Amino acid sequence: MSISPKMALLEEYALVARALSAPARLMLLEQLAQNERRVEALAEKTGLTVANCSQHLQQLRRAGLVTSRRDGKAIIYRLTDARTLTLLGVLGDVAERNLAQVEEILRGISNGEDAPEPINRNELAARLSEGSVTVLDVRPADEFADAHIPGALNMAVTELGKFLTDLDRNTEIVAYCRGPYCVYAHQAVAFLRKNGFNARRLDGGLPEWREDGRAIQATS
Amino acid sequence: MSISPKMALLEEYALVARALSAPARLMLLEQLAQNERRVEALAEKTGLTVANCSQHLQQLRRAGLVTSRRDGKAIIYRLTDARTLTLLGVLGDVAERNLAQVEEILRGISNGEDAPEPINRNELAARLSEGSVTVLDVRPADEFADAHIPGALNMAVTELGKFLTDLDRNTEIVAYCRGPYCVYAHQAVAFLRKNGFNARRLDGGLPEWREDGRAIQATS
DNA sequence: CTATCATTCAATTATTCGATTGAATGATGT
DNA sequence: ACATCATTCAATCGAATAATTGAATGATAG
Repeated sequence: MSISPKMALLEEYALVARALSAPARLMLLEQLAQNERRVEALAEKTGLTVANCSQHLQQLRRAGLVTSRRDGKAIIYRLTDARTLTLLGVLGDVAERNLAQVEEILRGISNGEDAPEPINRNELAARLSEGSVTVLDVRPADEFADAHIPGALNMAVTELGKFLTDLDRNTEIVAYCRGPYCVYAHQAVAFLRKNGFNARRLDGGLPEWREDGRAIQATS
Repeated sequence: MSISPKMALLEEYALVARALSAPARLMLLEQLAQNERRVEALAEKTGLTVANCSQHLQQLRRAGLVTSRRDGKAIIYRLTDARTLTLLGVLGDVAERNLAQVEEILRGISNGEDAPEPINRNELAARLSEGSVTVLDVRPADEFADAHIPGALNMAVTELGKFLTDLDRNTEIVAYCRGPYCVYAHQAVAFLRKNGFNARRLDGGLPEWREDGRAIQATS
């Protein structure tokens, strides 16, 4: 209690940053950006044990990044507000632009091919309304069911090969996934281009699209 | 090398966050937001030993947040780009709005009085051009000399009491300091208001003002 | 009121991080 | 070419953190 207010403040800011400093917690936040979820579901999605998952979630809560409520027997966690999403986005932005390692990893996913620039969300919205584009949601089916861009097709990236014949080669394809930390869209675009499709990524994933205030769709 | 690209990417993002997770490094970044500096100067400003300071700086560099160059015998560090500043701002934003602790600390600085809303930079620029406001830079003199808002008076917050008689009681005072992590402006406003002045904080400090593309001034 | 079950707590271990010290580096400027 | 000096490296210690296990909690549903 006798430390200066200046140091006390810095400790608080550092606490928020520390909450973001473990890959496991970034995974959790990525999941929560898709949709609110219960602890058990998060544990399953991320491959963590339930107890470990719970501890990470509490660190995120202490940092003010997520909040929780009870629903029946389950505790449902969700992102506190849009600021959490903004913070994740800016963090990713810094990492992507300033760390050579990140570029290298992404190039590895594309097998060394240069991927085209991603399309931004405004442009996609315009193209969607004129029907000149195929939108591909490459997340797992359950996340697609929770919420997706209206009119999108769902083909989990792991099973993309099976559905290639369903895709129109003459229409540009825009693939999206969970957001800036997710590699699914990168992988999908690389795979599609190798197979002769004209494919690009969307800049941002479903959370960012929703945060823009655009309509989303759920499978009832 | 055999880990998945997904985990590799998350590790990189976590690395950036971890760089922000120590109060000492946040202090360093706050200093570097004022101006580029050599290691020795940073050590002195932050109270760290030179060796310790150097190590923290290297962590920041690994995270891509700062870069360095040589100038004569000295190594000069600076923020990599404006994204670092953005990241710091958003981090502070999340902490300020979601952590009750932070509010409490800030209230402590204001002695429980409610501080008025800060003025935003656009508004200050307008008020400045019509001369209807006194702008007060409450940072130490050396930082003021490096760069300050044109027309600002410099009164380090620690010595504000000595200069009260120099201030016009009939003009609104706007105080600013290093930025969102700095408590000087909070302290100055609390002190001035207790002494009957009409004072407010500026939203953001000198780095944010400069980043807006506005003119700054240096003491030659 | 009680049994159930999702979640959290507590305790342990292995790992990582931060500060400190003193020595080493290496580009500069003479 | 050499001496200088700001910076970095290396090694150490103490503290903090992450994952794991099993037990405890506590609100709900019957």
